[in-house]
Parts: sequence; structure tokens; C-alpha cells
Amino acid sequence: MLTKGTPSGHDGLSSTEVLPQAFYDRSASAVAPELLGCMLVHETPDGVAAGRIVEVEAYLASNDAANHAHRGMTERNAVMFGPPGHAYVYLIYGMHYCLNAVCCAEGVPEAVLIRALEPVEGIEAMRRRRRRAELKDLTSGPAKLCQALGISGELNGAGLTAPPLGIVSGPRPTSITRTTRVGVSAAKDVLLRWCDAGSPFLSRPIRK
DNA sequence: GACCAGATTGTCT
DNA sequence: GACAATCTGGTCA
Repeated sequence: MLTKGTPSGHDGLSSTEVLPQAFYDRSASAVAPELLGCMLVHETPDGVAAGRIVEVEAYLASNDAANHAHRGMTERNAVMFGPPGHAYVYLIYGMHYCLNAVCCAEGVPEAVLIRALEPVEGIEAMRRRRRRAELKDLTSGPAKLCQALGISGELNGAGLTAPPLGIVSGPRPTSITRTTRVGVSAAKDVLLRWCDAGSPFLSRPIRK
């Protein structure tokens, strides 16, 4: 179970702290690198699915044409304008979901896109959802990890500080690399992607 | 391994 | 009507 605050130590997940809302109450560019090494946890009817975050991207409120909220609030991106510490889940290309952690103060639309995980718990359920056996194919992409963890549009706007969804703190990777973002056509030269340089679970190889 | 095209649908102009 | 923060399978070197 997800336990807020003090460690209680049962299944390994509850023995670590869920990141509080205050953690997200900063710029996405400050939050993003600190999410590396943390554990994304989703409690599903199938059991707990969890993975260590190895790749993230920041989307900023100002001077970032790649941000969905760049042109103002719409029905789709409204969650980004809400309070920090919530999940912004959107559908891309008509068939894939992507998960963001909303950051910054309410009214300032910034978010961190979770791009890749290292599978840790619930791996058999992930294999069933993904219909793939290979560990590297389970969560090495923003849409892959949503499918593997059973995250869909129903969780858009859900809190990240209480079940069924949460991120718990973990050890920082020893080597972090900062690069340009993947797949964006606007503002593509800014370095707003952070990777655990030693992880084999990245969605794309590290490039300059 | 690298590259390319197709799938598929909500959102925005 | 065009585009999109992607994935997958097929082809080729």
C-alpha cells in the first residue's frame, strides 16, 4: 500500500516515503531531475505495479512552445493549470496514453513527463498488459509504461500523493545526463530531458 | 541496428 | 482538415 509520511515497512513500497505535494510545488525543471531514481507506484485490482523512474522531460510554462498549455487552457490540458502533485494523463496519436506530474503553483501550467521506468514490482501483470515478455519492452517509453502500469485517461487529474497512484522517493542515480527532448517539433533545442545514464531502460539512446 | 510507414482518434485551428 | 510529448512491424544494409 502507499503510505504517506512515516515509514512502516511491509512490502518494500510502504517502507519509503510518498513524495508530498510540496515536492511538486516548484518549477518542472527543478522537479524533473529529482524524480530520477524515485518509484512510480500504481495500485491496481491486479496488484501493485511499480517501476524506478529512469527518464523524464520537463515542460515549462514560459517560452516553451512544446508545452500543451502553451496556447492557454483547454479542456484537455486543464489539469496542468490545477494544483501541483496531480497526474496529467493525455491521449496521444489517438491510441497511447502519457503520464505527467503537474508541477509549479496552481495556475502555472508546468509538468514533468515520465518517459521511462525500470520495472520493479508487478512484472507479470505488466507482461500481460503489454503482451510482451522482454523486460526492456515493458516500460521503455511514455506510452509503454502507462500500458504496463494500467494507467489510462481515468487517472487524469488523480493525486500523486495518495493511492492508487504515487511516487515514492528513492536513491538518485549515480550518473544523470541532460539532453534535448524526444519527439517534439517545437522548442527542440532546449535541454529539458534527464536520463539515468546507466539505465538500459531508456526510451531512446542518449544523444547530444 | 537503422530507417520507414502505418495505425488511429482526440484536439485545435 | 491537419497535426500530434508514440509504438510496432517490416524492410534493408
